[in-house]
Amino acid sequence: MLPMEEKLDPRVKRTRTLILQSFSDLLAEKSFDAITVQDVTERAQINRATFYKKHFVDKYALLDYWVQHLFRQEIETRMLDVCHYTPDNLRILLLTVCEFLSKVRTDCKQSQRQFEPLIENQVKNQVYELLKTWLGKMNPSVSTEIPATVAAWAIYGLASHYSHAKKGLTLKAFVEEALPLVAVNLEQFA
Amino acid sequence: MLPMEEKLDPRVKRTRTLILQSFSDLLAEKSFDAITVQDVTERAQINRATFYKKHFVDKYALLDYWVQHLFRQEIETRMLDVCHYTPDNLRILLLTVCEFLSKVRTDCKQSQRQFEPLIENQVKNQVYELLKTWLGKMNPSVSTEIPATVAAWAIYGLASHYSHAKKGLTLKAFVEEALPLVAVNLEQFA
DNA sequence: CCTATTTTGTTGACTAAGCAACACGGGAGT
DNA sequence: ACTCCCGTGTTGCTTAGTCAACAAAATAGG
Repeated sequence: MLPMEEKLDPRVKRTRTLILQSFSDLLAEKSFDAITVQDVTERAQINRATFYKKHFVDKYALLDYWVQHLFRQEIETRMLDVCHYTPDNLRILLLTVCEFLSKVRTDCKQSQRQFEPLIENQVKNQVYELLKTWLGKMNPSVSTEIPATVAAWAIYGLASHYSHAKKGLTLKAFVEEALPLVAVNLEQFA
Repeated sequence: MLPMEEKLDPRVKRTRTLILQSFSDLLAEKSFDAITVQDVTERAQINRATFYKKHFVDKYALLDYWVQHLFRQEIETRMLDVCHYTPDNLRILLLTVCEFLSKVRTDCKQSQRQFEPLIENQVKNQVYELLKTWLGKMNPSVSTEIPATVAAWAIYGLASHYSHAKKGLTLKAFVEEALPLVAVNLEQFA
């Protein structure tokens, strides 16, 4: 899974960066539904044909990529060794998902039909993939799909719950309270 | 002459911008002599072959382009109508050359053999070309090369003098004092 | 001085990005 | 119903940028 895609053609890296930046800026101004591919490519100073031919099939693919990029960035700057399970990494993971949801909700113009569920899918997938690599290294003999699914849904659910009902409970306290319930699902494989 | 080159291929605009930015940064750290083309292209994330094939024959061409770009930018942001002579535009021109030299001297690591004369040539050329377009529109019937040469050298000389001996005289006062001497060379063509 | 290591330009084959043009479909009017 | 407009994907051709490799010049240093 991680780390971030490297040794990519420099041209590809450049235009992707431009597109991501343009898209981020637009999300701060308009709702996702109101953003067109033309908007994105115009602001990024990229030809629209290039957007389709070499990068994304449509604007939903761009949203996926955007979430993926942002989320991985957050994860990678916070974890020392992203690829192995530690109790601390699990804590960071839950914390990151909580803050990621909050950040998206504050940075982006809301009131959009499809936006939230698309985000949810992508984030949950990222968490799922990360947990699978962790579990695979803890105990290579057993199947990782089931416990990774359980934990991924639990983590996203917790983050969603926190970001909606964030009254009277600090994020830190919330994480400490919820963490053991998730950890027990994973540590039986250690 | 002016305005700045437009409707250029977007890719060309991008890589030139990257190269210029990289070069500016490096000039703040090293002397021009110590900067290699590799330095520039590496920092700009551009392939070295691209630098040569599509843009500059060597690093001296880059320096020329850099001066040209910076100088025109300064001029164009200060003058309302760059393409016509007015007494005020002439004042701005002299002022800009003075401040340009000061800026270059403070922003760039000095102690370089070739650097200063290369700058001088390029700036003087920019001034000369601008004056020629002014004169050509004031009186299309007479030759513009001689008076433009006189005024261009005078202006650069004044700026150089000021930036060396900037004791006890504000730039504004200096310009007001020197301006009429240059203006008389031009206004006889109005 | 001579050698070893950069840096310089240049080459040709390959790939990404630009551009103009197209057919298509979904509104918004009138 | 009917256009008219606008955003969507897609296409073929052109051009800019990448990459690895090269010979030649410049620099360093022992």
